[in-house]
Amino acid sequence: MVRTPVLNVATVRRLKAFSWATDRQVERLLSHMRLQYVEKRTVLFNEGIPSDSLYLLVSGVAKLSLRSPDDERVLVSLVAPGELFGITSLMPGMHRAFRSEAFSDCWVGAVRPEVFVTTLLDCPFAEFSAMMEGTVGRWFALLYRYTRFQSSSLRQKLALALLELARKFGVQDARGTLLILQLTHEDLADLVGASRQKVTEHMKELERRQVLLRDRRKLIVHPDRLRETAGLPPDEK
Amino acid sequence: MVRTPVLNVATVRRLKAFSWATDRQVERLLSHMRLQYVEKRTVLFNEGIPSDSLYLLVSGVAKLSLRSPDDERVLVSLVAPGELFGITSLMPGMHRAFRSEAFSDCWVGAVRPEVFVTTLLDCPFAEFSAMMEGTVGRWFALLYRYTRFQSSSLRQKLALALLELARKFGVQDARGTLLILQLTHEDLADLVGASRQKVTEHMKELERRQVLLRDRRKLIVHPDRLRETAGLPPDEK
DNA sequence: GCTTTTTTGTCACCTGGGTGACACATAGGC
DNA sequence: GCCTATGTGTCACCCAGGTGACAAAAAAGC
Repeated sequence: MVRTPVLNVATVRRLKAFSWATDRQVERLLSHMRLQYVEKRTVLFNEGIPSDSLYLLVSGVAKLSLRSPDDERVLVSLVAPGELFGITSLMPGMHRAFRSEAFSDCWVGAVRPEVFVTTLLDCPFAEFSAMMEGTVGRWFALLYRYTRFQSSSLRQKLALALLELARKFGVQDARGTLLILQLTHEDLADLVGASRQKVTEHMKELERRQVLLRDRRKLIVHPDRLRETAGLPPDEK
Repeated sequence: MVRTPVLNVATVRRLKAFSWATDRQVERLLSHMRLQYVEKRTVLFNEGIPSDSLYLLVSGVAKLSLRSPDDERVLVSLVAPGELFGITSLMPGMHRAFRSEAFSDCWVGAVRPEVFVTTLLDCPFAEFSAMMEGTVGRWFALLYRYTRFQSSSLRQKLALALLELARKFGVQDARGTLLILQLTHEDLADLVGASRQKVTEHMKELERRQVLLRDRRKLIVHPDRLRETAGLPPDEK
């Protein structure tokens, strides 16, 4: 049988969590926290589901991972006791980006993000959350791209990068999405971490396959086909 | 001659920046914003310097990049008009993680992060900033690792990953830093995006070079030597 | 303790992508 | 419009790291 750990202010301080908060705030927060035991290899949440809880790892080790299109697993991070995870819940309407499972047997505390924010910061959750999206949202998008890069071929990385550029710099055009940017192959190479030559080869190939086309030095891409080349599920977002 | 753009509430709305803020808040923020013109290729800030401004890209394209140890350049992201960048300034005492330069001629608005937070969120900057560090700080650390991965050999990636693990799970030991974790080579492989076999080979090599050693299935690492293998400057952090 | 399963170590072989080199095309500068 | 610098296309060659296969060692079950 497993003994339930005591979760009080002293424990939280020892874990070095919420070091900036007052004892009173921590107490208040703890009163809203549901403590749960998670057995090794159990999945706490999966990628893609709505995220409505924020977690504090009390003991054990948790794991954040993702499955790439070709079913390779990417281990994004191992979470140590005292760390918060499931942070997507702090951004509005966000879904889980990674899967979380217990790497060893764990004790985990869960709170609703609204409670977390209003208790520790005393400002409306909606505002805080919009602020997060507008600021660190980009970090998050980058992290997402880089974790996907991990198990991708150069062609897939290129497609992924071009999709991101299309979202940021694309305008609708009769022939597809026009990127209002003067990009050299060398820029693209630096973006995906490859050599200029190979980028040239793959770009030619993508042109041949009609995934994109070039008008002088402007790119016109076809997002659907890019998604396909990148090995992403069709549409949405 | 370059015409200074008009930066008022309407412009901000068109840029789709701060969409969650009220007109009054935006106005107040703008009154504290210094608008500046940045010519193509000019560096706005460099990696490693203290970060005390938050930027709004008004027009043009900005670039976030980093130079890896072997002097390869990594293009982390291209910033579109309406985006905020220089976000490290929202975390306490943080230094710039990336270099920012103008990818094309740009107009950029700069604010002090304290003004930004207090104006748009009406909560003390110190609290907000501590909160950010405690929550999205991990995302940031991950992004940092992944951007470094971009131009690294497998050996360097392993060293980088082990350093991160040492920081999180390491306890001081007579022989070095003991990782209180049962990691298989396969876990490490998933973490750095490599094959199990090659990880085994490199781990053996690192043992031979006395960068780490093993006691049963526990790792004992030598952070200084890991930093060296990873191609990082000695010590600190 | 003995058996089964998981992990580690080490091959030989293959391949995606890096490198250097060079010709050709394009686009600014003036 | 000409000249120079910068970008593109395509080689041939090399190497880090992936793959599959299998034996040995260590852990976990019972």
